[in-house]
Amino acid sequence: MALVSSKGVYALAAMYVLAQHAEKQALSTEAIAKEANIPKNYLEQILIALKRGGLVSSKRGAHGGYILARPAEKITILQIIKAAESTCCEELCRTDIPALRAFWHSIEEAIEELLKKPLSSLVQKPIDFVI
Amino acid sequence: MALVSSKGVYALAAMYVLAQHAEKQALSTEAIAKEANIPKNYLEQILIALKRGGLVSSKRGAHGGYILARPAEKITILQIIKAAESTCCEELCRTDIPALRAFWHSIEEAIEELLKKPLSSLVQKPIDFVI
DNA sequence: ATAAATTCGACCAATTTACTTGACATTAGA
DNA sequence: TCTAATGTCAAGTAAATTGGTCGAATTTAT
Repeated sequence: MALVSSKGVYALAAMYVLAQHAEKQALSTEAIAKEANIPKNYLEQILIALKRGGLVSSKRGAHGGYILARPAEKITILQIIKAAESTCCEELCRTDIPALRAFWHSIEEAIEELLKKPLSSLVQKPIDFVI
Repeated sequence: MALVSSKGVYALAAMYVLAQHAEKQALSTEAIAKEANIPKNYLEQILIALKRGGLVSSKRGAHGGYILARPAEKITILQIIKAAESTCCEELCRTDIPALRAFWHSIEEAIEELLKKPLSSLVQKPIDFVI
């Protein structure tokens, strides 16, 4: 009864780290791996998937790494999970009973709705003004 | 990115069939399997899990079978899935980033809330009075 | 040039999933 | 009492998925 595998969880963690970093400078796989506590070689695969999904862009070579492809406000958690998970959004309903197909479909939709929050909503905003 | 495995889906289908039958007479594994289109020997295991969860009761021997342990109104879909799935309600959050732990936890709770509907809400009520 | 870094593809072990098989226990009815 | 119908239980298994590792190629800053 898992909603996401480690890939999705790791992907969100990586994107979270990138969003917090939020500098012009790219962050290396190693730096992300260290900060999010993810096996580096595994994270590599996940970042490539996120790149294919258009969520991050990369810079190769020395001082290369990854940055968000667009502001965290314009990236949803659902997009991240969909990009990372291999078997994405498979059909829950392996039944031919109409009432159950309808039920599972409604559950799927409700969950997707839950995950449509922007990445930025997770990131702790720095407090700009302290009175 | 699956929420439930076939076990959960099959379990709900089986319970749905039992709820529709809703007679005093027990329904055999074979009859349920045929109606819900589930491999009989596999369904057997699922029914035992549901029995262990206290959701159905069984009668052995000739003309034996299964019946709901209590009215469909008093059985939730969440209970059915929890009883059927082996790795039930595992933790989503394999991360040590507090913001993400909180997020995954909130998702878990929201999904459980979605699944707390009674089994009876799926069953097509017979129309008692047709004018 | 060379060192740092991504990219890509192949490979692998452990686990889970979705079943099947077979032996046994129980019960109704002839 | 016999037998057919049925639930119970424990193994076994093939395929898919998960969660990685490894190594070589490629790109780029310095």
